[in-house]
Order: sequence, then structure tokens, then C-alpha cells
Amino acid sequence: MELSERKKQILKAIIGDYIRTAEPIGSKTLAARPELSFSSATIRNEMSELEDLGYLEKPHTSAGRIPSPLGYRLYVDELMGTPDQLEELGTDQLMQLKVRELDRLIQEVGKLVTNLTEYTSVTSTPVLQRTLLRQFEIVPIDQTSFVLVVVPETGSVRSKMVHTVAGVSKDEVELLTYVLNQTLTGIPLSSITSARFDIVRRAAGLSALLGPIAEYMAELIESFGTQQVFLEGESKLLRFPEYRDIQKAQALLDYLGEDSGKLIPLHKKIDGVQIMIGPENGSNALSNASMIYAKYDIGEIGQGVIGIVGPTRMDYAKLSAQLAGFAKGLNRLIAKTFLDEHK
Amino acid sequence: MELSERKKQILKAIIGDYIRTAEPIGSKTLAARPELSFSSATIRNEMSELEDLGYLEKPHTSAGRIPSPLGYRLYVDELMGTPDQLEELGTDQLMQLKVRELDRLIQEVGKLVTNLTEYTSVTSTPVLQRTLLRQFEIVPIDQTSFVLVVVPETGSVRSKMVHTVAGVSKDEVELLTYVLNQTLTGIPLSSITSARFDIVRRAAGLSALLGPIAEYMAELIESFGTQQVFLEGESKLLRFPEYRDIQKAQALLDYLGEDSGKLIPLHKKIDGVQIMIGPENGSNALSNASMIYAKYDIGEIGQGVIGIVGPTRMDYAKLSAQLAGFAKGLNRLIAKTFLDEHK
DNA sequence: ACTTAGCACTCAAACGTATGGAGTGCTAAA
DNA sequence: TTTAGCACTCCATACGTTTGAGTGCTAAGT
Repeated sequence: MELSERKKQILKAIIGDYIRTAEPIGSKTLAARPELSFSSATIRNEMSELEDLGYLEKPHTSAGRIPSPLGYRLYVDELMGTPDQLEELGTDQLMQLKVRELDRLIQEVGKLVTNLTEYTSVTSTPVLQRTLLRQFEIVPIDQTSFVLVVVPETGSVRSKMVHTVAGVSKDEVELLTYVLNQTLTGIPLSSITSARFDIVRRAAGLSALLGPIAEYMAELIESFGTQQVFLEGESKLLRFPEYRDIQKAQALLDYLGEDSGKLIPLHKKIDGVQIMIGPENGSNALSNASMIYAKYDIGEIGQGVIGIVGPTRMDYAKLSAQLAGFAKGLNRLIAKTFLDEHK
Repeated sequence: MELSERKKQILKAIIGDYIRTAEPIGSKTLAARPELSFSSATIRNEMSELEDLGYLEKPHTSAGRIPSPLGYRLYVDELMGTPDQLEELGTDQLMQLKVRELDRLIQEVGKLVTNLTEYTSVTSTPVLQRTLLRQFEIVPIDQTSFVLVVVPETGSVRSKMVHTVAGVSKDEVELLTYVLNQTLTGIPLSSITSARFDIVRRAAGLSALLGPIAEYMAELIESFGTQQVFLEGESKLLRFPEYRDIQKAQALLDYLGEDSGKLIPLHKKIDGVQIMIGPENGSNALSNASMIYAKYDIGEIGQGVIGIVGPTRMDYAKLSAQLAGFAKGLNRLIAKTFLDEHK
């Protein structure tokens, strides 16, 4: 059932006020607003119905109303609209970041997001498994030591040292490298396993002593698939009146710090900005908190997220616009730093 | 002036009690102790003098006494002694860590320290500039792309992609690699600069177009000299009554999160365990907090620290023993994972 | 000269009570 | 359907009182 225009108007006014003041809103306050030309009694009746419908809550009998998670959801989906042009805030600072390693860069971006929004930020590095393998090298160091080098299309090289048993000849290793590059380049990293590697080795008639190399190579390539999650500005949470109770603050911070990985909604296909309100976060510890995520891309290959966490009472309109704008800037920065480079 | 034996005994009792209870200690409580066979009045007189000497403080007139930073310092240096064998706690979990990248490993160790001690932990990766260069490789990818590979004695390889302008021949690059390995191996990474690199290049009569490679190489080698600092378990701070005032908790967390780098006392030569009490930390924000650091080594080459932060009231004896034991375990783990490997 | 019992004094914390005020829900009239 | 009026609820705040742990000082005891 669709809400009446007047109910929407009242709900929007309540949520808007509550977001600013963190105080329950009463009927009189609302009646004083110029755009609400009804008496406080009428508004009271409407509020009572909005409460029955689940959009509002009462902290106690003689207090005003506050929005419920459902109320926020409606607000976010239909009422709040999108603000104009504050999106560009902070992009200058972003563009000045000179960090060349992707994970460090994302961590720095997290700090910027915290400073910009004054909220705790959650950022994740992209999962790069869809990247294509460009080249694969095994550099000999001494009789039993080699450095494995994986060069993906994105140019973010990774390398690792590996030790074999004596008896592996350099010639064999070189041949292996050649065969591997012939057969495995151009395919996604995610489809390269140590098993597949071994099939290639066997087909070329090469020694089983090269097995350890396969193992390490698989480990190295797997590292492209792991994602890191950074949490920055934890202390920002404490500035909100909803966490004046230390117990609550501690519970939330505990949860956030414990295993940040679970904060990232990988399963969901995020388009643009995603808003998760209170219980929608799934976890009990987050039932009084909201998160806003924006996704960013690294070429066509992977995506990561930048986001914030705070109490359910947040300025969703402003913050999601800021995050969206920031993610846009980050896309440009990444393209410049990691993709253009090897054109 | 040396304190009388009795004063020491009383001071030790007060600090011991206060560490456990976080409540100001009164003369009666102390008199009830079996080892203090004086009347409460005598103890009162002694306490009054200990206050005049700066070892004790009074929250207000009609409360008991609490230790001052100076009091803690005396306690730590002379009174507390060293506990027996709780050092080994947590080493099993430590030994089960299978992380191969040093920085990720240290981060995991930070989490362990937090879980073990229930304190916020601060850990730093070692500075590796004293590592010797073992080998240097430039792997060609295409006409203008190369991967730089730096192999230090410790086996923690790092690599990076570099793009040159067209006109640099592969032969030249190969020759450069050869010359570099002839002249630069076996020396500390810290002494390899892009200038030195260029001198070698010029001496060999090679093209100035190789300049960009020098620049990137310097950047890559510099990365061995930067240290990362990890903060884990921020929420643990909130469990202490001294941070029941959210303002204080926020101020401290703000400071800790802002630039964790400054937390590490690099200038100081830490031997074993270092304890910093309140104002000794230098910063104003830390004047009500203490830190305990233990250093760990990566071979002879570098050192990092693992430590904890908390209110000045902490069980210095137990915690420093735990940290020392943990650092010992970490030394073994590092030796096993990073040093033995390339023997 | 040191120790100790005794006592007046201080002050924070805890508790109970009263008061004010914002807000609601209901009723009845417009 | 809207609105004025009113009784009722309940939190927040302030205030006064009490409680009790602790101190500092004095004077007596060893």
C-alpha cells in the first residue's frame, strides 16, 4: 500500500530533523514548520499511523518519534532525493596520492574518506582473479633458488622466492618457463592452479622435482585473489550520541576490528552506491549501525569498495553522494596510476 | 635519596592493589594486609610523605592514594621483580601462523598480541635497509616494459614494473643488469641510490635512456627502508574504567589512529623490553597512557617491535614478561620462515 | 623519637523526592 | 476530516540528605 502524500511529507520531515538533532521529534515541532500546514493534532494522528505501519518508533510513551530502520529504508529509496554538487569534495587530495602499491593506496584512500566524511571508513582492495596472465618468469638465483615472477595484464607484478631440491637443472627450469608462457599466457589468473601447471610440466616431459615450484606458483597466484580490508578512523564512532554508552561502542568496535573481511558484501553486485540500514547488515552487532558502500573499478578486471560505518541515523543523501563522487575520482586515479602506464 | 624499606613496601603494596582494582587505596586497607604490621596511622604518615616525594597522588581530599607516573617508574625499575613462567603463553598459536609475507605476518602477530594480552597492540615491520643485495634482475616483458627484481639476502624478493621510452635496446638492458650485479651485489640496500646506479651506468657507457630504470629501482629499494605500523584491538581500550569518559577515549584513539608511525620509538635502542609510562611518551595525548614494547629481530639485519598501549595502570610485570616471551617466539618463527629457507 | 588511638572534618557517590515540561492519546466540537 | 482542549505519562533535572571511606591532626603511649 502506497503512503499518502501527506504521510510521506511528515515522515521525511521527521527523518530530516532527526538526522540533524538526534532528538526524538514531536508533533508540535513539526506543526511549526511552514510546509506542514496542519495542526499538531492532525500530525499526531498521522504519526500514530506511521508508527503502526512500522516506519516510526517511540523511545518511550511521552517522547517524540524516531525513524525505524524501515522508515530509513523508505527515506533512502523514495524520499531523500539526490543532492547537487558536493560530490567533488576531496578529489584534489585524492589526486595528489602518489602511492604505487595498490593496497597501500587503498589504505590511504580509507584515511581520506574518514577525514572527508568524519565517519569510520571501510575499504577493500579489489579481487584481481579475473586479470589475465601476461607473462611468467623464473629467475635463477643459485643452484636451488629461483624467483617466480607473475606479470598480469594490469602491470601489478608479484614475485616470490622458491627453493628446489638439488638436481633440478637450470635448463629444465628454462624450458619449463618457455612451455608455461606458451600455454598459459592470456588466460585469467583464477584458472591457473598448481594442478594445471603440473599437467603442462608432464606434457613437456619435465622432471617431477619441479613440483615445489608449482606449489609456490599456485600460492603466489592465489595472492591475487585475496582481498585486504582496511578500517580507518575507528575513533570517529565515539563522537555520536548513540554510542555514548561505552558498552555499545565497544561491542561495535570489537565486531568491526575482529574480522573486517566479513564487512564487505562481496556476494552483492553493487552498482554505484549501496546502503545497508541496521538489521539489513545481517549481523546482530550491526543491527544499530548503517553502512554506505560505493564500488570502484580497476579496469574491467576487478572491483573493490570504499565505504563508511556509523549509527543508523546518518545523512544518507549527503554521504552517499560524497562516496559516489569519491569513487569516481578513485576510478580516474587508478586508471592513471595502474592502467595507462603500460599502454 | 633512597627510600626507606618500609616506604618501598608500602608503595609496592599500593601499586599492586591499584593495578588490580583501579580504586584509590586507603590506609586501612593496607593496614589489614598481613605483611604490613603497622597501624593505619603510621601508614597514613608514610603515605603523606610518599605524596610529598611525588610517588603518590590524591584524586581528592577524602579519597585514598593512587600512584603517580613517577611512582610507576620506581615500581617498574626496582619494586616489581620479574614473574616466572607465563612467558610461554600463546607461542603455540604464534608458531601456527603460516603467512609468508613479512608485513602480513606482523599484522597477524599484532592480532595475537591483542588477543593474548587483551590490550590494544602496536606492531611494526622491521626496517630492512641493512640487508645486503644478493642479486638484481631486469626481466624484459616487451619493447618498453621491464620488471625490476631485487633479491636481498633475506630472501624477501620485491619487484616492480617499469616502462622506458622506445629506443632502449634489450641488449643494453641485459648488459646493464650484468654490470650492476658485478658492482652492487653484497652491499647494503641502504647504500644503493639512483645516483650510484647512474654512475655505474655511465661507467659502462650505456644510454642515458636507462635513467627511468634508475629512478624506479631507487623507489623499489627504498621500499625496503619504510616500515609499516599496525594497530590492532582499538576497542580493548574501552574496557578500562579510566576511559569511561568517552572524551578521553576518543582523544587517545584519535591520536593512535592518526599517524601510527610516531608511536614507534625508533631513536631509542631497545634492548629486550621497554616501558614508557604516561608523560614519558612525550606526546600530550599519551600522558595518561603507557606503552610496553619488545623488540624482535630479523637475523642481524633489522629489528621491529611488538607492543601494547593502555592506561598507566597496567600490570607491567606480567605484560612485559608476556611480550618478551612472545618476541622470543617471534624471533624463532621469523628465523624459520625467512632465514633458514635459503640456506 | 617513633607509633598509635581517637576524633573532627571533607568530599564523592548514592539515594530519594519533587518539579518541570515535552509529548501523547482521546474526546468532543467545528 | 480536522482541530482545540485536556488529562495523563514519563523522562530529565535539580536538590537535599545520607552514607562511608579516607584524611590530617592531636595527644597519649612506648
